[in-house]
Amino acid sequence: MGRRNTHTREELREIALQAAEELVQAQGLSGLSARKVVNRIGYTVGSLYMIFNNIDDLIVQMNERTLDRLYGMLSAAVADQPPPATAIRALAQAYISFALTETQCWLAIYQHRLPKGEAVPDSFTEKVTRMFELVQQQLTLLCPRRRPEEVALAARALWSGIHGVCILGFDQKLEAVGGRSIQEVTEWLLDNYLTGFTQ
Amino acid sequence: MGRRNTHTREELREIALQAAEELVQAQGLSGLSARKVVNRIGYTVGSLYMIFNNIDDLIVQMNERTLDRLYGMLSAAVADQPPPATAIRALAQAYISFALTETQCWLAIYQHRLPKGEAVPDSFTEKVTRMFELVQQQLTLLCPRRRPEEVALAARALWSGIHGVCILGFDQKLEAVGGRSIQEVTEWLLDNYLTGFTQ
DNA sequence: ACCTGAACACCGTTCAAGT
DNA sequence: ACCTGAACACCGTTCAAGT
Repeated sequence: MGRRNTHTREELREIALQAAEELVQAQGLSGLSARKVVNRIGYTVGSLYMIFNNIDDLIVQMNERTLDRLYGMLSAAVADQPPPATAIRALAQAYISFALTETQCWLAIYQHRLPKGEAVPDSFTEKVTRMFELVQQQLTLLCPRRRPEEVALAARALWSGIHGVCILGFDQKLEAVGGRSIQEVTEWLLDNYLTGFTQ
Repeated sequence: MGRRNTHTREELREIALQAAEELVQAQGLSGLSARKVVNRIGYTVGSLYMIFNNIDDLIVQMNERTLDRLYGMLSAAVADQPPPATAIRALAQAYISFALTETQCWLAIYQHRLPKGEAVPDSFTEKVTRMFELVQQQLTLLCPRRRPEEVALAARALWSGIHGVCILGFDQKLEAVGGRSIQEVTEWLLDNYLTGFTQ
């Protein structure tokens, strides 16, 4: 056995991450395993450790790809430079829309937890920051005279709020009594928050 | 072997759930396993299935106990019937305070996902609803003339927002750049949202 | 009736051995 | 250098066998 060389390291990484995404989208993060991934791409389990340090490393890299796709959606939503109040709503709706279409991959970002003491790589943090700045930019345009720290705080509160609506909206355990859609709840949160903020 | 009868069924359930909570608080939900639980209480793994249908059942029952403690904290925070605007802030701070002191048990409520197709028992849903109504009550007092559906929507948006701040605040992966505390971000969200809502 | 412990099908990870 | 597959220490779950 050994030595097939049908794929380069980079190709192997690519097809492994693709297989992982398919598994997660079909069965959720808990349906992912090293053995299932290699089974899907025609390798044996040992070969996965040529490419990834461990299964957490694979998941983090998969999540970074999800963040890339999410960032693409968000930046496309404000590419035509609408007025900031419109842009903020467009960002929120794009976030929801991504969560609705790529639910399991989106959930995996928040479900996955590194072992205690381990931190996510810098590349991951940068992708989060980049996404966050998209919101901050629009809030700065909306209120150009506010202090940057205030805008940063406002962006964090707002984005956390939208995320909270999404995450609870998808959690059937916590599905509130009234059957309002995630979009409606988000619109409501945004309207009241922005009214308060811009006042 | 067999037949020790040192504990009643109910006692066994109690010490198993206690052991589970200790394990989760020490090592997080992923540090929980059936074998670790029984090891801690001096039984063997098979005996766990006399009491619980499976490990998910055990986790759901553990989470219900966490919801009970959380409800206790929240209702205590508004027991002296402060004015509604104060009460809402007190509820938010009590939620944060619970998340800060019982972080791992609180997180377990949201981390745990039943296998596809399975639903949480009614007793669980009731505990969530009961907690939710605490917020709704205060919003009703704050705006007695609004329609009930509007208040329900407002409560859901608000509570989702507060939860979002908490959950992202604890996720070091997404820890925003500016080092604001969860309390500060929540206060900010609340202030702006309530300003918009009561206007 | 209660409880054990072996058995089964999984898991992540390592590593000697093969090409 | 690349890849395998057995090995190890874990998992959840079942169930015949013991008291």
